[in-house]
Amino acid sequence: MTADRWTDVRRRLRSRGLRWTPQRRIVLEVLDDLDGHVTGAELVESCRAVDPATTPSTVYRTLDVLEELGIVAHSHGREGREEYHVRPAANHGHLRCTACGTTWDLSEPEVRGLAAGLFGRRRFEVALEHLTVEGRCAACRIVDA
Amino acid sequence: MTADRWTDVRRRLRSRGLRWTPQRRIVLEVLDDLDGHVTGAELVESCRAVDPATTPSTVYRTLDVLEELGIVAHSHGREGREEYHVRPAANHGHLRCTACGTTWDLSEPEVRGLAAGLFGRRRFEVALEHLTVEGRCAACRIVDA
DNA sequence: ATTAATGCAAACGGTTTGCACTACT
DNA sequence: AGTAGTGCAAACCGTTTGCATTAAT
Repeated sequence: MTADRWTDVRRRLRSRGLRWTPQRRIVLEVLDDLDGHVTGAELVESCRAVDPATTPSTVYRTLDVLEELGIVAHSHGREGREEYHVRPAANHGHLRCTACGTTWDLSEPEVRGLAAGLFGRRRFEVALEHLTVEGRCAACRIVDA
Repeated sequence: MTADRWTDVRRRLRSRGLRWTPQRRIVLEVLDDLDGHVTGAELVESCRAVDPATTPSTVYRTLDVLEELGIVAHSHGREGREEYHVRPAANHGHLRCTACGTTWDLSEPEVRGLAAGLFGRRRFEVALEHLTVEGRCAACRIVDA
């Protein structure tokens, strides 16, 4: 059990000659807390709550490097904007209700049929981490009659 | 067989007290020619080829009204940008190769399994017209070894 | 004649960039 | 000491808005 959740990240940065800075730590911690589905602008906002001096450029640049290292990933969010999240052990897609905006994770088994079909018929390899399925959730279907 | 492909659109606009203008006609014709998957900015560009006087505001406002009438629809495109297309008779999703950018239509039967599963398990109703599945196509999978 | 639609120019919001300065290593 | 990273301010791009003018009905 390590004292710091991010020691591994720090090591990966260093091994590439990159650096572990307070700003990067804040971005990563905030992003992790938010538990995914956050746009760049929202992340800037949330980071300011922790450190009011947070700058957009730093946040976006941090997202870039962390994404390059595979620590952060993005998926397609509402209004066609990118949404970032700390990359989980297993890839997953997203299910979003267009009415209430709630999102759920979509696990590999749930998409296996679709992926298998597309691969079989078209030799197309689905990128689960970029899959966002939109529609209306159970609750909203009831509300809207 | 009508002389003009858009007489019906014209009628639908008029019935709501809206108007059929040369600009709207250009937007619709160009959008139809481009056969879907066009961002707003690209559409402005293409319209300028037909009429150099084309203005962004007019194009975007036209997309809004035509979408409200159900004549135009948008889906999630590359870089998380919205892509517009003239709405076809049958709803369809999209399949995009992230490597070469090519997109294919995804018909209802191809997604039926996924939709049925999500509805059965989660009572979630998939909006096919907003579904974009990303991944790598057969050709790009071969190229990348 | 009425009023919807246009064109312009300006504003907007999110993101990116150049550059001098700071600070991790 | 060396160089990656920061912060600022300005640029950028796609999109939206207010307003006076034009034109479809």
